[in-house]
Amino acid sequence: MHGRVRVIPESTYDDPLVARLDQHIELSAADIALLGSVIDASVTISKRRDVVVDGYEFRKLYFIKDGFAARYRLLPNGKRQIINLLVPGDIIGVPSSFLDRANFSVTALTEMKVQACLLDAFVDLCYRHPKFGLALSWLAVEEATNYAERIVDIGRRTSIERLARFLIEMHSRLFVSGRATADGFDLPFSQEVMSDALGLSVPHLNRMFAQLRMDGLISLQDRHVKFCDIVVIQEFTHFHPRRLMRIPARRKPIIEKPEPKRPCKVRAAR
Amino acid sequence: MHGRVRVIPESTYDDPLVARLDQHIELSAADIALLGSVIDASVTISKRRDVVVDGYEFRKLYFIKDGFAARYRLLPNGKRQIINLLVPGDIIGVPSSFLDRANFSVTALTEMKVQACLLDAFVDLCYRHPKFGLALSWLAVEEATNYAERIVDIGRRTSIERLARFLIEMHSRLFVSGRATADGFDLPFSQEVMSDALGLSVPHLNRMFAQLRMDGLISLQDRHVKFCDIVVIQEFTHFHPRRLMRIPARRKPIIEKPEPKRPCKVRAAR
DNA sequence: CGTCTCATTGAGTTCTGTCAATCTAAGTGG
DNA sequence: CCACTTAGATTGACAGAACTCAATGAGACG
Repeated sequence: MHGRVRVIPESTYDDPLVARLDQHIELSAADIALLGSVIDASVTISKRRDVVVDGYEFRKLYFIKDGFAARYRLLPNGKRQIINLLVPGDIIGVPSSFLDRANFSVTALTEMKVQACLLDAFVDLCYRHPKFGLALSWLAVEEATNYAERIVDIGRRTSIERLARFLIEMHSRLFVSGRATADGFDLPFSQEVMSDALGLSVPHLNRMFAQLRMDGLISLQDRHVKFCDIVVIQEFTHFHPRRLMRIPARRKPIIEKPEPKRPCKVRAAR
Repeated sequence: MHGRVRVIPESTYDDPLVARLDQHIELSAADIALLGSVIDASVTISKRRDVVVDGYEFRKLYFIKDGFAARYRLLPNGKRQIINLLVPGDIIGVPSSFLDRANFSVTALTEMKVQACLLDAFVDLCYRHPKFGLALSWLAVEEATNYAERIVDIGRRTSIERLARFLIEMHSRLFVSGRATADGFDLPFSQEVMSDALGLSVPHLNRMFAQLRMDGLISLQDRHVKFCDIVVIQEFTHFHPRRLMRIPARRKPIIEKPEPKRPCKVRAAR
């Protein structure tokens, strides 16, 4: 593909699972070994393949090493809404794997490479090592937070703001894994995909792209997005990313089981 | 208020935290006692009070015993998007408490009664008893799932479908805590609140209400919603709730540390 | 050289928001 | 008890946003 930029910084872990959890909690060498033990296999998924299918059970976690995917719902009227787009470092299986039957599908937009583990194996690990249960909570909270942002975007922002924010956000996400430069990146998605993510029609999305160019905010050439002035567009979109707190370390485990504590005051109330 | 129905079934726990976790995992008497020990206090919040404020740190979990709230974001242009509406049994603090600074506000739409605990205390409990870490994960996943449904609603459903689905969903949520009858319920929300939740304007929401009545799907009188035929409206909205799986029980804890396992195949790949 | 996917553009229509006015019920203070 | 205020629901007229349908390009690929 023309213009593809791919700068993998040396600091990036080769292991997407470890890299992701490392953002939330301290991981010792022993922890990393434990994580390795629950990883089942390295799997390659071909383009256009549905990894998770709405209505069917899925009980795995896939940590994306390479490639792109979309979590989506297909409606009876044929329309599609993409919940979110998945890039390297993201996880397939949260929240799908936690439901009796998945309520969304996940489809590979490109060929993908993932690390796979069984949900049961991960849950088992959480029982043995509570820090991983907390890490899982943090991952799920992160997912919820991202979805909430999308609700605000689609519900109350103009279509051009939505698109501009989408581009800024995608740039920031791709930059983390070295798939973007300081002021631009190659869009891995077609306009159809983006319009389904933003709740717009393809022609309208296209017009909004044209307008962003007209307004001198971006340039676009063969799917390569370049921000003319990244500060200007950040202000235009009111882009203020919020970060999750890190998981508090375990307090000194006082012998093993003190449990004297004060009684629950709540029962008395009411 | 006219027509208010309030039937609390005997099976409902008085303790919203226990009731909520019980949906996801087996709780022994000892577990329930543990939960009691992390509850700090029973708190009353007055109407219109902002419990969580966008941009400020919040590090608590509030389990709603009574009353209604809205999680929302206010945009620079003055528009408001409600992420979700909170009813008794819901939790304030997921995801807000997990961020450096909250990225949404939560406001009390009515006077509320909540059980409060500090996030640190709950995290500490998770370290000591891993099942609660898993329970926390499940709560966060549930939150993410609900948000995802809202994305689909706002992104790709017509305004009348959105409203109809909102009513059906709210009925089902209120029914759980005995705040609805088999075919109707009292709406605890103004049309302004509902329009901000559904990403519509107040006049348009009002027109959609009128149309639902015209179409003979609901009747509405002093905020009391009655479904003329609940099956018909369920089909109209394609309402198919999906449930979370229950958290798998711990497997027999094999001595303590076997960890022989096979080595991680992933490292080899690539 | 077809075929396919994807991007782009135009014309017309529908949906939905904005603005403004009216109406009702519920308080509130005198 | 009444005039006044306020919150919320309702309605109408109008403008603008966004969709649908349809056609045209442009590049990739076999």
